[in-house]
Amino acid sequence: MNKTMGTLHRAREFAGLTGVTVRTLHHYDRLGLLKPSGRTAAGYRLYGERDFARLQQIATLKFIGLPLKQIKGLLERNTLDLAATLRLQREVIEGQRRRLDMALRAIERAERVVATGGEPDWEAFKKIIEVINMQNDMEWTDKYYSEEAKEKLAGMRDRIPPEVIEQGQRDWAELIGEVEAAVSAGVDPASERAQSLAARWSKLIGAFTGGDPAISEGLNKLYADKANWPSAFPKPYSDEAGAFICQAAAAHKKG
Amino acid sequence: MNKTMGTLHRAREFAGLTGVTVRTLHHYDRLGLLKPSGRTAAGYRLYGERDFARLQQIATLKFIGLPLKQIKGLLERNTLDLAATLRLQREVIEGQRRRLDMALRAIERAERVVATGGEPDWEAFKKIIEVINMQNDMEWTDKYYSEEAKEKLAGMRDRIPPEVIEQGQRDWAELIGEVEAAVSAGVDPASERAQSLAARWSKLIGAFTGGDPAISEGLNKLYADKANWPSAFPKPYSDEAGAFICQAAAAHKKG
DNA sequence: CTACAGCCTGACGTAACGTCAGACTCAAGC
DNA sequence: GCTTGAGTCTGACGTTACGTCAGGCTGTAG
Repeated sequence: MNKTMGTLHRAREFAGLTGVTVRTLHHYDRLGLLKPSGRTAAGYRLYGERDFARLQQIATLKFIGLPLKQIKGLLERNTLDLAATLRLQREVIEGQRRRLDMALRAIERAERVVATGGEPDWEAFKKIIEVINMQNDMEWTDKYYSEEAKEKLAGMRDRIPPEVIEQGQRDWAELIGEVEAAVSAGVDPASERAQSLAARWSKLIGAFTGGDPAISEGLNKLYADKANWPSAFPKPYSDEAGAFICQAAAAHKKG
Repeated sequence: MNKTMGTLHRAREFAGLTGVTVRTLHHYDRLGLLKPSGRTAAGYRLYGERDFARLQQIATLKFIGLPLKQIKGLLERNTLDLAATLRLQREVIEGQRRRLDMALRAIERAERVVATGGEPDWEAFKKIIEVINMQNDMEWTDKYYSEEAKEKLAGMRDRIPPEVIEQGQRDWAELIGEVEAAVSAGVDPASERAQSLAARWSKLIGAFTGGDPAISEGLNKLYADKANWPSAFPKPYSDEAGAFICQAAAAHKKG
């Protein structure tokens, strides 16, 4: 009658296979976040492969800093398939890795300064702490997007869960920050550094339109309206940054 | 009278400079973990550069998963200078990055399997979750090192704080795991992969002897006694793995 | 002189489990 | 057939690292 085929595992066993604790499984069960596929007559939890896939998704979403409560709602409304989960995981981990690379560069800068006996570079140190803390900010969107703008995204809301969108916004914030820095540093749009930024830019767009023309259209509509946004409303990136990326992309095509 | 020179900052300001919250500063103050260099007559906290350096160290040690309580004791007994802090930070972050790289490889493996419609690869998935959780294990040493072995390390205890040693043990565990895997996979000791492992091996040794001959001697003493360890006592790595690294190092010298 | 932003000290709240306690299950051994 | 030990269950309270008020000073800009 039931579709739960394949081997079923008891709590301890499943925990060992997935690298979490039994208590965590209990916890997720009570929260309704991960209910085991079955139970024995005696009430022992039995976990199957479907539970395994779900645990993967939970781990990923937890990694990007979402609280379990939100993860629950998210997975209720929107079950990702395995391929999408893996894509999301790669996205997230690559972002994390870039953050660590930035921290390493900041540390190296700081080390050079220390080695030459110079003054402490507060900016570099701050960057290190920021990366090291790496707490779930998530306030980026709340801060920068008013209700007004959120309404415009409503059309997309039905397709992509908002939490994932917000995570994307954080990725954007990070990338935009680097681009703005490159612009004010006078980096050549044809340079390798600029090319790398442009590549990430288009990749992020691709990740969030996901090949879906409807979403792509929604994005275009939103950004086409950029000129009409209230002036008090902070723009996500400067016109210079936008121009920079366009030039970099153009240079790429030429080269 | 006092040595606290340079600019002093009030809580909010200092928090902004370092990327933490005011509440965090209060918290650390109450714990005695980071007492501000001074106070105004009205009781306002004033933070200077010394506090900044200390906050750096706290952030680093927190990053490797130590609870604040242990960090406190650690910093009381053993204040690292800025250069050492930075070296430790780089060590730690590089380790983290390697872990992310492993996760990426695992994800790519999983993606290939999924793309070809194969069976889910439990091992790859487990690795992903492990890396993603990345919780403070720290039980590695407790599990693998009996009191007997710990006594032998007593001579080193006076020089390097035990928490840092334990973190090193975790790094070792990670590296050893990879070496053992390479051995059982029949990897050629002269291959690039083996060379990379050998390089990390010697680097880890360097990091923990730190150029200090006394520590180096302590290590030698401990491992020279490896043959005499009780047989029930699990060895940190197999003789095959040790031989593998020796061969790889030898191949490196020849090449 | 009065706002009002910023600081203080408790004190309670929270997230994601850890850690018992007390009772049940079950395959193995005597 | 009974015990034993490893594993499981459900509460329920503990813990870490803060978040979030509440109630009350401070200090400076208008």
